[in-house]
Amino acid sequence: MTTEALSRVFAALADPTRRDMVARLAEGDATANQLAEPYQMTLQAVYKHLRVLEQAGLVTRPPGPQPRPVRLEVHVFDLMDNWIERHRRRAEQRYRRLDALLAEMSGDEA
Amino acid sequence: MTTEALSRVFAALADPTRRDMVARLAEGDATANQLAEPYQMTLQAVYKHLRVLEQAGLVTRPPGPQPRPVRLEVHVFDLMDNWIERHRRRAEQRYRRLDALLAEMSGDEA
DNA sequence: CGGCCTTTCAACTTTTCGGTTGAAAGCCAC
DNA sequence: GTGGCTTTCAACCGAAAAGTTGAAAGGCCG
Repeated sequence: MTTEALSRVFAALADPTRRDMVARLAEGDATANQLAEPYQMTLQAVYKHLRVLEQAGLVTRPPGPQPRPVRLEVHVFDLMDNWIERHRRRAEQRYRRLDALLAEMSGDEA
Repeated sequence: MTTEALSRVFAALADPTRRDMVARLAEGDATANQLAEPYQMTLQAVYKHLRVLEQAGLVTRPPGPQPRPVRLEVHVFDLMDNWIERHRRRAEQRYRRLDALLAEMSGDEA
């Protein structure tokens, strides 16, 4: 279900800590420890956040040697983009139609 | 704080009912009753959702005669767009740099 | 193998969220 | 001004979220 995926992505980004993690991962991969460093919260809490981001598809953790890197998966942004742009466009179209209608009416008046 | 505003917008859109409301409002204004019609939930619950959308700035309810219309405020989408695009761009830049580096290295090899 | 670092599991607490019920205002029209 | 819509307020409930502690695996290197 796309709608559940969308809910998970939006919910994941609704948390400022997770948003900060994503922002930092946009600059480059990082280990869980590096990610945790700026926050004063347990390492376990950071892993929990990572699991949320992972299940939202925003992040992967490629297998390999022990301190596994966390990698941002940008293509998930497209999901949000699509949703946002679709409705933005629809609403703006409505505005344009309304403007046109108003213009026509004032033209008739003149 | 912009970060709180962002949290509120993302959190508001993390709920499928609220997302559906926004989608329908993109087609045109509606009253609370009209909005509530498709869902089997109390009218009060709908008003609660509207309050969340309102506090996220996604929706306004212009004053006037009693069945007050709910109006979508598209410009709030820009907030999300900015955030998303900024980090998407940064990550994609990284990818490009990485590609260039790899190309350079394989060029050195040849 | 042993030990250390990384990662996960589990249980518990506190808040927040989505929803309900019930009641109270507000406002509009007749 | 009373009656019927719309809107809000308040208290409550169950479930989920964010964080903690404590413990257990997993994996890597000397």
